[in-house]
Amino acid sequence: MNALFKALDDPTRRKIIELLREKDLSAGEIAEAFNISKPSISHHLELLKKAEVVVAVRKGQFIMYSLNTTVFDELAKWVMDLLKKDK
Amino acid sequence: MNALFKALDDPTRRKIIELLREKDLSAGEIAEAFNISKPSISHHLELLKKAEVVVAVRKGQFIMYSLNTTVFDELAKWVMDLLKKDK
DNA sequence: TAGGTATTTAGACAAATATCTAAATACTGT
DNA sequence: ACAGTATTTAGATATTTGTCTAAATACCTA
Repeated sequence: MNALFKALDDPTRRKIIELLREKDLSAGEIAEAFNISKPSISHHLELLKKAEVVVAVRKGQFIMYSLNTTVFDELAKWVMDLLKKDK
Repeated sequence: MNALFKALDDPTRRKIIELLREKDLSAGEIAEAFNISKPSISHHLELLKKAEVVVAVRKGQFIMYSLNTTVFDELAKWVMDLLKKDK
């Protein structure tokens, strides 16, 4: 969970997540959505990967990124537990 | 949401949240749960307050902290939207 | 109002983070 | 095997963050 919360604590990474919610994208396509250098985006993708928020698969010349929503199930559970009225 | 994600990106602050889930506590009581100086805890509480995760009310000599779960509703919504299958 | 307890503010410092440019790696097609 | 495209790795730098100690503020009680 630590890595997940770290991954979510950045507007760029949250925007990447929202982009990937629409459809899978290559690293280059993701980078085009930002005014940030490709290496920086690559770094953000690395953190998202470490947190298991995204999965990277090479497709020939490209590396395609997609969301792994599994990890959000855990987050949803964490939040729901907090919201439960009875201790 | 930015402040909320920042607030959640720290193990100490997440533990504070879980302590406050059990019952309201004074700043001192919270500090006792950690091997961290009181000023540091005070700083964490400040961030949690900024994120509207906690509410502070002075009760005489003490300042009592309690959770404001409202902000987690928003987070739950954010997570649920991500998990929605369609689009 | 003086002394004690609770908490925060101020200021310093080390570690972590986001960003950049330059270079390295991996693949494609001729 | 070479030239081009896609992406990451390396190394540097400025900013942010978590922590500390010392001092300030706020309240209580005698």
